[in-house]
Amino acid sequence: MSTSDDSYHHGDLKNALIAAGVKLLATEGAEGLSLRKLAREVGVSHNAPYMHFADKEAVLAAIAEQGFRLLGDAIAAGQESVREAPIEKRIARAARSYVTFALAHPSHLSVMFGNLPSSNYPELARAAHATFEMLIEIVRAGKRGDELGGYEAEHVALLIWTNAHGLSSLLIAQKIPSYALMSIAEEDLIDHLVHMICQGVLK
Amino acid sequence: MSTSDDSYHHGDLKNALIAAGVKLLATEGAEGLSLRKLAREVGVSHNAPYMHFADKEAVLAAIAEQGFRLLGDAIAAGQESVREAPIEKRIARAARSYVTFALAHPSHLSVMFGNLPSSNYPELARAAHATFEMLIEIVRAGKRGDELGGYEAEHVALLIWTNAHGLSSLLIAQKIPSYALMSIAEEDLIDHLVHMICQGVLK
DNA sequence: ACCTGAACACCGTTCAAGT
DNA sequence: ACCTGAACACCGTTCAAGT
Repeated sequence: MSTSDDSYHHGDLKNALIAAGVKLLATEGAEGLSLRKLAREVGVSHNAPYMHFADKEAVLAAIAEQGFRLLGDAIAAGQESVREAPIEKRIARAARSYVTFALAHPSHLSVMFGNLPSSNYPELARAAHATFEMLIEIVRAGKRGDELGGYEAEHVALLIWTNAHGLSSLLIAQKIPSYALMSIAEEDLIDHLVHMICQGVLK
Repeated sequence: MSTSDDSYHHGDLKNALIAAGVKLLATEGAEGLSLRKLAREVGVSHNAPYMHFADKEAVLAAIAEQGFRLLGDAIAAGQESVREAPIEKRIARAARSYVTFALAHPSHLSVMFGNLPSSNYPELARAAHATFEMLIEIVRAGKRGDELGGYEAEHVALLIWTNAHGLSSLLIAQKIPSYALMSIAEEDLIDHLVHMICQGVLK
């Protein structure tokens, strides 16, 4: 019987472990994620994971990779409703999708940007780059004429990325004092930052 | 004899543990930091730390707090050489000091912005806010007339912070594809971003 | 008050062994 | 090929005990 109960005994253990990891991150956070817990969760002995992964770090890399795919999906979904909007609106939506994803999955984000030597995990690097390339495409597609003020699309996209990612980190770590928010809701902060970037702080 | 060898037996163990933690972060990274290793390092039994800290998390909070003080010192030192420079130069220097500190102490940074519930550690929250306030002061002091384009100094400072922090995280995690750097050295990237912020991406 | 040693439950990883 | 059980060195934390 190839029921879903024991389907990982037929080659699905790898993905079952990744899925269990994503779930465990959401419920217990990054600290509580252990290989032994994952194995227990999918009903397998505590060293079965070593059949499919070199070590714990490799499992984390696979979970991080999955995170970049989910993040990419979230950004793409957000763009649906601003297809014909002006570039600032499209950029602002992409940045907002990023921050919303980060606030909804803080532990997953911390694994995605954690202490994994990216060079050892080419698939992870590729997934991260693919997310960045979505941002570049959004900037490039929205650019009509000289709207980017002479800047390269890659650099504008990087600027948006550093902002969305930095804001996400600071919000998750609760490092922004409440008086700096000045009655702006956390989810709306990113719109203000993107607007300042587009307008220019020094006029 | 109150030599430095056993000075922590007279009330200095707490600071000795923090110092050992900072050192261990630099040499072995955040993963390798264990309470038992810290105790061994300062020559004390593995549960002596519990005399001064509630648990491992509290030790990490103290190490993080120390990190914000060092970061503040680095930013202040960087400002010395741009005292009379125009505001963009002063802001760019502050952001560069931030990124330089981050790249020099990546593991310390990960503890500073790690999974510590800031609300449980008011001293840590205060240290983080003090760093942010330095940025606000730099923006406010450099502002002559309407140079900030009508934006609040708190918001401009937050924009600089999210950028410097986001770029630091992306660089440390090696998430920026090399083609996006376009032959710009890592340490110089922040200058480009700050310039774009000041000029405005959409003119 | 400050520190220690023994103990507990947990962890990542390895290895010999089973099918 | 895929999984298991026993074993090892490590960890955070607690507790009774020592000075």
